[in-house]
Amino acid sequence: MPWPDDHKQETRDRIIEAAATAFRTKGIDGVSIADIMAEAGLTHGGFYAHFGSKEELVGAALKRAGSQTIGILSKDPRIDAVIDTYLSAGHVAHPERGCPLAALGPELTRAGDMVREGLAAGVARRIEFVRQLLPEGEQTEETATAIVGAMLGGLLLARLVAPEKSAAALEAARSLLHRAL
Amino acid sequence: MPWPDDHKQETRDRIIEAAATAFRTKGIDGVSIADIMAEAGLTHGGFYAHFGSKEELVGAALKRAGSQTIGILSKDPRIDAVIDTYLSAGHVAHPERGCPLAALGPELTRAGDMVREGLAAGVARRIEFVRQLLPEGEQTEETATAIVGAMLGGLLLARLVAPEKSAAALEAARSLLHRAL
DNA sequence: TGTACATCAGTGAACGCGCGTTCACTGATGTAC
DNA sequence: TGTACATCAGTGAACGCGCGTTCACTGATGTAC
Repeated sequence: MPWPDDHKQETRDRIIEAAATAFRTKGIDGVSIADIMAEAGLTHGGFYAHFGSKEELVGAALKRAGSQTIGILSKDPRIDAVIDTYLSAGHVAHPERGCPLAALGPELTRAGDMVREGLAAGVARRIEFVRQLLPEGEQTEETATAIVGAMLGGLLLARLVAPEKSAAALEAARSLLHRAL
Repeated sequence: MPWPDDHKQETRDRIIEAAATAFRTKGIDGVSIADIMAEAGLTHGGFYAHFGSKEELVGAALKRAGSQTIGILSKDPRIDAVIDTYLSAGHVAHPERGCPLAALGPELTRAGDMVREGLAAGVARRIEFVRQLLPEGEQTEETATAIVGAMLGGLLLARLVAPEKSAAALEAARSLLHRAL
């Protein structure tokens, strides 16, 4: 072959990485394919050699962002630590490397079927991740779902309130969740 | 005056109403000014006699949607009823007449300063609304904030999971919140 | 009562712009001899 | 070892389109006489 076997794969990977960051920062409609390609060190024309459409890239970037998030939360995989990491000031300040549900949630709801399916799968993975961290005998999907929802809402709310109230909003959510366990 | 005193005010009102519905359905970037004006029975050119920019309309529509939501929740103003109404299948199915934070949250986070300020005020109003419904002696802003956040995340998550899991996600969030009170 | 008028809410063509997508081409690469 | 070649990842101009915004104009209205 004229190029190293993994060359194209690596380029594709760089595009997905750039997209995962850019989408979470500016929203899906806030970023053009030219923006993403430039961030990956390429020109826009080459995009369609890697993806069939912008939506296909959204799907890939969403999956990547979801895995990254679980990866970060896995560094200290005790449920209380996961809650505190998710509901931290750093996460509020850096949506670009944080939870894609909090950064893009409602937009994803309006996306095409391909994105929606990947999204549902990603959410299920997240709930399962949390479920396994619960105390033995309490590892129900219901409890895990409630916790994931409250974490998501707590983070989003901390980004929506006036900046000086953000820390208090995080603390309120953390407190509710720690008490619920 | 050549026109009835309240004519322009009523037109402006119709535009805001159309915008509040359309934005929550399709997202801010998903709706054009022409779309909104048509929905209000007008042509797009007249828009700038009512608003200085699309962002100004976003601010007005957001305020309207927030008030509508509190209005709906006020019909049965007991905290348990508010939680159940907010976390209902009807609310999941109808973002266009539901909570603007759940329909537009992250997008609003990226909006201009005018929108962000109105947003923070709207969120504060919502937290205060919930606070007043709490049992006497427990009416803290912290508790109210935690509840608003968990409601928001529960609703959003119910829209993000696979459709057949939506009802269970709502129930999980309701259960967590009722237990927390 | 009827008519001419001033007002201004709303119209619709036009503007520049950036988007997603397409496509003919370029040039860096590993391979064949 | 060196060179001609086939491959194909990436380039950049071009496409049609819809957007937010502007503006000269239209015509429905209440008022003055």
